[in-house]
Amino acid sequence: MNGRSAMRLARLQDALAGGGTIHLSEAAKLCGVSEMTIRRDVAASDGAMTFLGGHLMMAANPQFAPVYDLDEQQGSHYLAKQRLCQGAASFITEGDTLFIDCGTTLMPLLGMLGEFEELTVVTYALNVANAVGALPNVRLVLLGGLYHPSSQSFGSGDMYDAVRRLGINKAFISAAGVDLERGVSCFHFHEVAPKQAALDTALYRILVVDASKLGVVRPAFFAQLEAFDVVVTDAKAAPVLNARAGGTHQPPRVMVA
Amino acid sequence: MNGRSAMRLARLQDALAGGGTIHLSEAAKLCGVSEMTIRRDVAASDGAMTFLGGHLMMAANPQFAPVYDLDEQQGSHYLAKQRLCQGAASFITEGDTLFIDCGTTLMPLLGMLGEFEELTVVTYALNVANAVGALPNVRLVLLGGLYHPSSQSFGSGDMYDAVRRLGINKAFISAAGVDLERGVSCFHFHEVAPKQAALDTALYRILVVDASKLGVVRPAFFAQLEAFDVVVTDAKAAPVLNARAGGTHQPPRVMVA
DNA sequence: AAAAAAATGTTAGAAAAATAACACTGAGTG
DNA sequence: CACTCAGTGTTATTTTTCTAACATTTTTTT
Repeated sequence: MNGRSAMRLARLQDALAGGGTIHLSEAAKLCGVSEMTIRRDVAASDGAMTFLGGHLMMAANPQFAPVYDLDEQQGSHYLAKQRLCQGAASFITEGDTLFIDCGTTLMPLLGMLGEFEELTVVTYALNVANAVGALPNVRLVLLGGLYHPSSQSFGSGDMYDAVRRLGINKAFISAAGVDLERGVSCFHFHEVAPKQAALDTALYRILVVDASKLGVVRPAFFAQLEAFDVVVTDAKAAPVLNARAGGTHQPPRVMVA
Repeated sequence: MNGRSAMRLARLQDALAGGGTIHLSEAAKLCGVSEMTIRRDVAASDGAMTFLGGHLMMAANPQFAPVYDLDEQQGSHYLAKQRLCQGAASFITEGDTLFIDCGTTLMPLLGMLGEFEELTVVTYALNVANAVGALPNVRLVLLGGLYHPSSQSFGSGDMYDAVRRLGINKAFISAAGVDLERGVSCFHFHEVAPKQAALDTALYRILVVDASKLGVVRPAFFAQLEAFDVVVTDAKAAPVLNARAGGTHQPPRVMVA
């Protein structure tokens, strides 16, 4: 790679830094060279940019990452998630202020928000914010802080208070583990504060988990099962969750989606 | 469009709700139909999704929007911005904590951050956060709040205090208007608090503007020109800015990129 | 300035995607 | 039962993208 090639790559990379794509033909015009030269530049570079059907884009951008890979057989999981979210969505009513947790479980829910006139979504996850930010009918409140790439979410010391200051109708919480005795847990400790704040603030608390999380314990506990009003889950997990009874608190209603 | 077709479309749309793409072949497998049927579904739909080189994606996602259109001759503007940012980048040193303003002016700067070992970026703009979040060597602090789609940024009441709590080395500020007498201004009032906080907090304050902003006044003033240590600008604007002298405060140094 | 090397342009062919055409299926109907 | 027709699958054709080969131009070296 020579100097001019590097210059062109830098120019293109900067053009794409803010997101977006650029067609090969326009990249060529922009740099004043032939399309072939652009192809060669990109091919000889460090792989920061790639072509997708004649359009140049940042390779690292998670927006372009395939959402669904059959080889990893998330396929069966996906259908379940979509059905879970349909069940969860049935709790939403016009004008609600929703807290939406991080992770991938609740992603299908966001696609269902477009059918309402006006909603407000509170979240601390970047992927949720990007999806919601594109919806014209949904107001978005993002709780900021230090970014944690592992969960695509933000954490900060005053996250708890920040959530408490908001008027949240319904909290949609996901979890990495649900144990009847030990409680509900997730992977990352910075997720605990926002989840607990949402549970303490929201009028209605909805846990969305599939059967694969049942009996699993993860590093960070954030609540007992009784802290939720409803658990939206699948047919496989429902009987186990319903067996829970006779505690000091009212057990959550189990909804099979 | 029939019922089953609508079901498939909804399933795909939900799969893409959280951002990302899905290849035609995998979309076909996911829905259990042939690729041709998926094509027909999408073609007959409302245009919410499109194909780009065999990959299905949300059409509305700005991440997929062409960044650069020769017909609108942003080309000349773009080169200027890139050179401005190169000048601005020369102030960055290893380990810095940078405040990066919203807007498009500073976007090319983000592509130049990859060359450092370790940096921290503070921002209140979603597009900046997405670009920085993809950089493994840069820690990201996003200042949250209510999302303003017009500037792709967040605003909140305690934005000023939130910025003041951070140790910011260098603040890179953009502006929509610079007037020698009236001061520096932007379009949106919610941008004032974070900009002022960054100016009050940072050790070194860098204004990045091109000549087109000179003599322009926008609704929201946020600082006098003297609040900056350096103005990075182009050759056309430099002489006008240098004419400014003899005020009560030290005028900023003018750097021509 | 001539030769060599590198960079870029042009063209041709292979691969993939987009489109069109036609064939199959299965539910409903006279 | 034969017929229709919407829905879908299959195959063929066109278009576009990708890759390779070779020609031309520019830069560097001797």
